[in-house]
Amino acid sequence: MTSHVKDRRQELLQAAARLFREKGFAKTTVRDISRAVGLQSGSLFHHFATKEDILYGLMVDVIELNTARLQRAFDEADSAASRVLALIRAELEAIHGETRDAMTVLVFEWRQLTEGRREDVLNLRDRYEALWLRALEGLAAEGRTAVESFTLRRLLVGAISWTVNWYKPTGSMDLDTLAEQVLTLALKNPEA
Amino acid sequence: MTSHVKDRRQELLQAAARLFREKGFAKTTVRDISRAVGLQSGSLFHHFATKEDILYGLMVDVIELNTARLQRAFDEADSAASRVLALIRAELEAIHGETRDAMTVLVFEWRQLTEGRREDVLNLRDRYEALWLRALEGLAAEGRTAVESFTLRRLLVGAISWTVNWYKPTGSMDLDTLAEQVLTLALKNPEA
Amino acid sequence: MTSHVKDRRQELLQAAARLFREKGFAKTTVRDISRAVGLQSGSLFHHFATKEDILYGLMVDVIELNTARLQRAFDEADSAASRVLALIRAELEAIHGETRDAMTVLVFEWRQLTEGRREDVLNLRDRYEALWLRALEGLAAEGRTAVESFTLRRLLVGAISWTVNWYKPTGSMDLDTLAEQVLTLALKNPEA
Amino acid sequence: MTSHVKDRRQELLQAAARLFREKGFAKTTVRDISRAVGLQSGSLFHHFATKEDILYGLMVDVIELNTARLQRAFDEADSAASRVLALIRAELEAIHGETRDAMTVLVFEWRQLTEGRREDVLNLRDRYEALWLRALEGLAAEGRTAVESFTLRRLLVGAISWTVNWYKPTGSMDLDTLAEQVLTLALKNPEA
DNA sequence: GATGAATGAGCCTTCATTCAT
DNA sequence: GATGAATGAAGGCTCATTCAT
Repeated sequence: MTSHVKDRRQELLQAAARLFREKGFAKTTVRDISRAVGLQSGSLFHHFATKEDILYGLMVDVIELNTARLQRAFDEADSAASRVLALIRAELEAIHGETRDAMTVLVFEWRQLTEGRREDVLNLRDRYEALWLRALEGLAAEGRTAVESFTLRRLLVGAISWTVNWYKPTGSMDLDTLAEQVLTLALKNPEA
Repeated sequence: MTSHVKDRRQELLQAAARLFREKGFAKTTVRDISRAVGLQSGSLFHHFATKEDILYGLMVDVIELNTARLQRAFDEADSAASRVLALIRAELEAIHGETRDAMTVLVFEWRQLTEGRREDVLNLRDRYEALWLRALEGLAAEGRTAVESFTLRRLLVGAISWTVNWYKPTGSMDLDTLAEQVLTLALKNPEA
Repeated sequence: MTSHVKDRRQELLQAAARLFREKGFAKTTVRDISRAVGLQSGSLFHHFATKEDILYGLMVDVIELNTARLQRAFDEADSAASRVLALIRAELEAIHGETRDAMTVLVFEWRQLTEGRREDVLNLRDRYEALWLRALEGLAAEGRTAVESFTLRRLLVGAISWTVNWYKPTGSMDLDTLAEQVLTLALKNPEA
Repeated sequence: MTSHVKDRRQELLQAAARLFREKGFAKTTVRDISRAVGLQSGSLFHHFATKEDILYGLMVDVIELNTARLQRAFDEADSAASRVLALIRAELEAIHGETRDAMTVLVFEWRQLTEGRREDVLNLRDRYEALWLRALEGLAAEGRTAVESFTLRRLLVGAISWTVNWYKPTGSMDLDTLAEQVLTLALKNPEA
């Protein structure tokens, strides 16, 4: 694949992500996406066979990108608590940083995928979630969590994902502070 | 308004809520909804002027119903902690009990509303959220929360709403236990 | 089904048959058909779910109509030769009379049907062909055919169907004369 | 024109003939044809300016090829009856032998040509049909046909062309036998 | 209130054809 | 001659909404 082809693909995926986040998958037309990158409607066909393929493509890309990011955060930490904090921070960054559009879409438009695709995405998230579970169990082993790890992760992913609905990185609270607040929720006795 | 008219309206709203949750607002057709209550497609428009009105109608109803429920939970509690627990429990019940369909729709299809309607819904939630804030501040006054109340509420609403994606009331954890786990997140020192 | 609904269906089927014959199934658009009966493009949907359904519908109708006609011709004849002549005549009438459009379409656009539909049509033709075979075997029993009945029928159906490509009922040869010529082909010794 | 250029042209024509027969002209895409000979879609247009040109090209080729074949059959025969038999045999071979794909397409997709092209094809067939007419009139001169030659030819071409729909050369009847059966139809008194 | 045929705008997708490389 | 991305006009179909009955 030559690089300008990859570029066009990335360009489309990014434009689509933004539109899907702003208007929703259903209300975004193929023409909207084409126009956003300066193509005619039919030309999308060379890059993605269907509109759903675009949705799927951006979900896969963002999961893979952020799994790698999470893995890095996991590897670089030197204590159980700092590891969990790093994961929280990484996830918040995914949601509010460069991959924000795609992450939002992943959360809100996941149901638009057809059955099979839905499972594929779920499977891709497994490695991602496995990292989280290991990190939380490290904290649990130190007796610092008050909730069982699996449940804790589910509650945390909710709290973190939901920030998309209210948190503005440009506001008074920076991302590091927010990450610490979330960590506080996870810890049994935060001040200890 | 005679009562059988109200019934028909309720019937439509419930059928729509179920369909919107299962298939999403965009993929649910007016015909789907009509068929679900034994009407022909055109007849639905004697009850709701537009498809969006149905979405809006069920959101308003479910917010009002649950605000009343929340108010009751608030009033009946006799301590700050038991009050927060009661609110958590009430919100979880809204999400997993009889109003489950409408609540899920409220969370996931909120963006489908047009601008003005979106604000209306937001305003309706104000009273609801005010109750929450008072309850959390009661707990904060006792020095038992580790996170500032507004942020805490936002994180909790995320954690609670997200349960729609993973929690099954028929599974091994009952709703009371789940509510306690959520409370644990909110408390600074759960064992105290 | 009220009668004006049936009428609209018939109207559509006839308009479609004419267009399919003139332009071919593939080159006829749903909009062409709608316009021909004074409808907007989307309104076809109330009568036929897909364009193929129209094709299938008219084929089924024309087969059933002509099977009944063939049966009548079969029943009314009083000798083996006159029976075969009557069938030839009936088939020519189907091709050049009122059902001409649909018959032509049946012959030339049969391949446009999807697999399953193709079989359905074939099955419908069975009863029709069974009549033919019985009639030809009546003639064979009298020793008046020179070719085995099954093969004879296949050759005759070709000769008859092909008339669509050259015979004009308004020309110098009338349908009865043409029918006799075809019978001549089938007979071993025409003058006997 | 160098010979490998001619080869590429032939290759395309044959691939197209097969596809047109199998799927129909309308449902065969330019990409299908290109792919079948290992070209990319755009490259096909170095060989044929339009998709219709391909259809026209293969029709012209097959007519010319078979006219030559018919001429040979005509020339080699030594009696009126054997001449007609030879023509039948030659036409059946065209339909069931190597030129089968193109012949089938000639019969079934003739209407897909634009007006002018349709006439051109008709004109090409004139020489072909003239041979047939002379042969049949030879037989008529001997008093052995029961139907006037022009009509007879039209009926025979139908019977023969239609074999494409039912006759399998690999079945129990070989091509010679089939040819004889067809001749039987044409003769007034076959046993004579 | 109910019906359901009709509307008509719009959607996703297809595909013959062009053209810069 | 070959490539393949791009074009752009259609095409089949969907569906919220209207309205005469």
